[in-house]
Amino acid sequence: MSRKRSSGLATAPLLRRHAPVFAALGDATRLALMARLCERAPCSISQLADGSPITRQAITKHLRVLEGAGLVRGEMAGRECLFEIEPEPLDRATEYLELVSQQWDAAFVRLKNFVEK
Amino acid sequence: MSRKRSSGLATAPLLRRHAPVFAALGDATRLALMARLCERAPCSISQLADGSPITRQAITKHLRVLEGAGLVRGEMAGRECLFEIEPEPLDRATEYLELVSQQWDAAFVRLKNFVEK
DNA sequence: ATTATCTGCAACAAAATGGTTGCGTGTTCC
DNA sequence: GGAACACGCAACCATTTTGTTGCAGATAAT
Repeated sequence: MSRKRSSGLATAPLLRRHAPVFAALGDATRLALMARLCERAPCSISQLADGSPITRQAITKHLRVLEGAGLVRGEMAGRECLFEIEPEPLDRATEYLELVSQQWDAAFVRLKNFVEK
Repeated sequence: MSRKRSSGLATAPLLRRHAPVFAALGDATRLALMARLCERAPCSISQLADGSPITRQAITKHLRVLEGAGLVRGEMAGRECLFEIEPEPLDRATEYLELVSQQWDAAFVRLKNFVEK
């Protein structure tokens, strides 16, 4: 049968796909931007920078990081740049986390059975 | 009624809880560690460092980061330190991502209705 | 036309990150 | 007891990240 023992969650392609997404989400400022963007649809950079303690340029950089991870998409509209959430990579990331969690649950059950044997 | 407009995904406590978890997952090496740990239950540091191109000390640092985010728990057993996945923060992170995604879907529908009105 | 906004670019500083090497200590095995 | 193994600690280095300031260009408003 030659069944694969591993479920292959640690393959290089998967890691390279998902790690940058998590890295982009792994900053309070950027996570806040995502949260704000998912509540009120397209927002300009200045709008997003408005209530913030940090500079507009810093916000811009964070937005570029999110955009680099594909989590967000910005489009020029006149003199302002409107940003929206891109839901797909978010869903992929969620799937991956669920997979890890399920995998661990299964391993845990196997371990428990082994110990209690 | 004074209904809250915002769903409150961007509150400081939520951000401070989840950002470190995503940050911990936001590195290919650490994500690989998580994947390996969810496949084969408790692993020592040396075991985890074995097939790796980087040093045992580097692996140790990464494990400490994961531990700091609560994603993993290490326990000394004799001369080796055995690590296990801690599933709870993983589930919390998944929930948060799902919430953001749902929130965005809802906002998107509202936006579409508004435009097509 | 002028002024006020919104953005981009570049240079820079400070701090965090990812990794190394070297050494010391406790534990297991023979 | 001695060798081999697994780990922790500390110093150190290179790179990336996070944030700043200053300035210039395009667009909108009056």
